[in-house]
Amino acid sequence: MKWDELKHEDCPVARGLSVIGDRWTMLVLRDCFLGIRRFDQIQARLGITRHVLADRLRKLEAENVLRREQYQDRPARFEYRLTDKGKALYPVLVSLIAWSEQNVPAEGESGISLLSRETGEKLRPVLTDAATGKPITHRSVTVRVKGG
Amino acid sequence: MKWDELKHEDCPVARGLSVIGDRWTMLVLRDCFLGIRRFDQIQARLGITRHVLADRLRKLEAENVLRREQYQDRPARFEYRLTDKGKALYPVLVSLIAWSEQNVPAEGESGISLLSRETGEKLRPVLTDAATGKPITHRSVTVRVKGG
DNA sequence: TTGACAGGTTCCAAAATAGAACTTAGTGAT
DNA sequence: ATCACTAAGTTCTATTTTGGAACCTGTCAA
Repeated sequence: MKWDELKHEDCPVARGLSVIGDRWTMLVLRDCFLGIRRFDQIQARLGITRHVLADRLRKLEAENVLRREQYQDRPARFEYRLTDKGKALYPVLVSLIAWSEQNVPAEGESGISLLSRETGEKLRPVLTDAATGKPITHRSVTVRVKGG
Repeated sequence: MKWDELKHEDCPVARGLSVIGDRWTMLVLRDCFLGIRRFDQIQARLGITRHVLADRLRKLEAENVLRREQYQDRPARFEYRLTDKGKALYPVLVSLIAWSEQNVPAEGESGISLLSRETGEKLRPVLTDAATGKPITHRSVTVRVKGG
C-alpha cells in the first residue's frame, strides 16, 4: 500500500494519519498552537525546507485543518490559522507531549512545559471517559472491529 | 534540518515524533494494541512492504517501545509486544481515533470503535488535568517556553 | 537603483518507500 | 528424498519524497 491510499481506509487511525501523519506536519501544527503563523517564521524555527513546508501548508489547508488568511495587501501577505478542526487536535498534541516527557528524556532541558491556567502547576493530562470520568486504559476498553 | 536530527531537539513534540512520527509506525503500534504481534500478520494487514516493516520494528525495539520475544524455537520465531513505554502511548492513539471519528469522515463504515468495558457504551475520551479533573483545552493552558 | 522583507517556486542530489523475488530453517505429506 | 508450506526476514530495482540552495515577485524605504 502507498501512503496516499491511507485516507480510503476504514480504520480511524489510518484516516487520521493520512491527514496529520506526514513528516513535519505535527511540528507545523505545534507552531500554530504556539501562535506562530507565518511561513518564514515556521520555516526558520523548524529548519524544514521551504519546499516541504509549502506542500504541508497546502495539504493542511485542503484538509481544512489550517485556514490561509491574508493579513495585508500590497504586497499580499498570508498567515495560517488553526480551524476548529485543527484546534480539535489539541488533545493529540498534549498526549504526545505528556508521553515524551515521561518516556523520551531530553538531552538538555525540555523545551516547553504546559501549565494549568487555573492552578499554575504543571499540567498532568489524563485521558478519561466522559461517561464515567474514569481514566481510559488499555484494560478499560473493548474494541469492536466491524465487518471483520 | 533532517528528520534524524529531531531526537536531539529540546521540544517534547519533536522528541516524541522522532520515535513514533515515522510513516507507518503508529499503524504498526495500532496493530500491537489490537493483539497482532507477528511480522507476517502485521505486514498483510497493513500492506506495508516487508522491508519497511522490518526497519520500523527494529527501530521500535531499539527505542524500547516494542520487545522482540521468541515464541517458539526450531525454527526460531518471534513476536513483538508492547513494553510499558509502548503501552503508555495508548492515550495518544485514543485521542487520534477520537479526532478522526469526529473530523475525518469514513467513506464507508468506520473500521473499529472503542467501547467502555464498564458501561458498554461508545467511549467518549476527554483529556483532563489530574489536579482539577477539568477538561484541558487550548484556553485552559499556558505554555512556558524555556531558554527562549 | 539597491537592498530588505515575505511568501513562495524551481532545480538537482540524496534518502526513503513500493513491489517483487529470494533466503533460511524447519514441518508435514507423498 | 522431494515437494509444498510456514514465518521472518533480506536483497534488488524503480519510483517518490526530502534536503539544500538559488531564484522569482511585489512593495517599501534609503
